[in-house]
Amino acid sequence: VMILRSRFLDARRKRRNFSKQATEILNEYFYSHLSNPYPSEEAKEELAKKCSITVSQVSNWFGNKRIRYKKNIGKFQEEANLYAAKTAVTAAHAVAAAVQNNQTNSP
Amino acid sequence: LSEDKESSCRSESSTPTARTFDWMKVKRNPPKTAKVSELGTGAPGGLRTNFTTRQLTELEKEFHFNKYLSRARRVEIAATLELNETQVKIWFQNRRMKQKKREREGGRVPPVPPGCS
DNA sequence: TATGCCGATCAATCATAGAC
DNA sequence: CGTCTATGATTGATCGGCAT
Repeated sequence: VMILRSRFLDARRKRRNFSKQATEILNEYFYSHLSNPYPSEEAKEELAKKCSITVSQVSNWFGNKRIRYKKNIGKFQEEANLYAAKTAVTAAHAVAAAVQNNQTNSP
Repeated sequence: LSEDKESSCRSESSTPTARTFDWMKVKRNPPKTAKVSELGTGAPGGLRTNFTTRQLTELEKEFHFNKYLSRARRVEIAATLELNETQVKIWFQNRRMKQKKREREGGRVPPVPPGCS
């Protein structure tokens, strides 16, 4: 028995889930870049700031997300569609705002 | 600033998402550690070796002395801890990255958790 | 051409938070 | 409260690129 697996009781591994908002931001980026979910260092820093977490945590999140996503794509289908729709709505709003702004400024 | 280039996918039935991109197909070659020479007992190479506390303690001690290893020292340590030179080399490699990571985001908000307010 | 290192990532696993 | 799942972190090892 290797009950001696005592990992020194990693005091730091007192994990705390990220806020729902942070997860929202991360998932939005992930699914809107599903063809290549590898944020650059700059993108990671930006995400870290928006999510109020560290760059390493952003890296961990994407690392885990990528591995778990490809491990069982079907399990994330619903989530993928959810964020795809959200992104579409956001884009639509942006276009609508742009159009309105254009009409307002070009009489 | 142009990315997204469908690298390879076929099935496109219901939604615009759910396509299989190359990054999802990436497969790493299994670890080549533990030569297939000492078989006999069936040494299944391709397993993530679990370092013992003794090995980790020794490696850590050596790291504090030298961040980088000389060939000679590496051979010595590998023999003492019963590890490959490659494993020792990689351990130091990873250890240096870990060190750098800690220095980079070390001073974070430590004084706050207690009690609070 | 071979070897070491870096930076990023993978992949398996640990330990806990949360769902039921 | 105990069991099962979701998830953040850790880490031995791989991959591509660069240097010697």
